Amino acid sequence: MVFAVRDYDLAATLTSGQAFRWRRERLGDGAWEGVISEHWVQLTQRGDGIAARTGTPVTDWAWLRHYLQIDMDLDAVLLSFPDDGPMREAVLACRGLRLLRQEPWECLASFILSSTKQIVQIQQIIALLCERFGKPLIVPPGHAAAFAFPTAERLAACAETELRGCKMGFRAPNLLATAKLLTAGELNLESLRTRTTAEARAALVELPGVGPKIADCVLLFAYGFQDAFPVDVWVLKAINQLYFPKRRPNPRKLREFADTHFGSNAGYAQQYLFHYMRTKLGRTLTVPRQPKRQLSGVKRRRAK
DNA sequence: CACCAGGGTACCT
DNA sequence: AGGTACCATGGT
Repeated sequence: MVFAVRDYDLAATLTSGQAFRWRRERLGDGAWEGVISEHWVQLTQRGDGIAARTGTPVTDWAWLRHYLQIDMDLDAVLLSFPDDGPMREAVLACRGLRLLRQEPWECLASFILSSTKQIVQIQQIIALLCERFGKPLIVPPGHAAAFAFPTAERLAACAETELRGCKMGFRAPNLLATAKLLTAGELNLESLRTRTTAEARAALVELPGVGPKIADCVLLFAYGFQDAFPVDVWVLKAINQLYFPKRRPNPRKLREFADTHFGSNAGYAQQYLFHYMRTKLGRTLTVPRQPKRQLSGVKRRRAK
């Protein structure tokens, strides 16, 4: 199957810290392999769009069009961004970056595991979790084994030590407690689809290990609430350095700026700022930290 | 080694 | 209301 689409940078989209299960088959312009629901999926960037292949035969591809947001009008979104220097730079630098539309439970669980973790580590934790507690999937010969994301019911049945065994550390009790609440029916994730952004956010932050940032990630990446604007350390850095180079606003002012300045697709703008800062600017704009004063005559030891 | 990572929470003024 | 230590683990 080939989805005809332009301005879709698969590599940028799949590595931009919104989904954590995509791996390149080989270096360079190799295909991407991942899992969506109970499908093993291989995606390849082509000049005319995106080629897709699945582990089992598929006749109706609507679920994958939806996940990839093939029919989304990217130009309209980009035009809705504020016309300022930082956004122009980010859009130029991240041409073809998209937002996916993921499943709420996987997205929620993934971001509970994301707190103060680097993206590569989040990927590793989730891979372990899926290997150990996810349903094995049908994979074409010659490809690595693949597993569905474990259900909330399955994780709710885990012991905390089993989850800690997946290297998630202090996040284990949060994931476990949230899995148990959802399994018990305390919250129905599907019911949030028809709520307002504020209502859905209020429901999500009731869950253990879910604060404003993680809630906004789920609102944006799973439900498509375009006004959700996750502020993590990178976005904070981007806003401070690109918009407030002199005086940094306090958290309340910064939140107000985030919620008013970026327009109706603020969440999309946020993803451009995040990816731009993380991949293009990196540490080059970070303020050099004060070097620790050395005690006179004592050299810091380099060896460990 | 020192610092940091797509934070949240409990506990302090 | 607004700051801070702590949580566990691995990358850079």
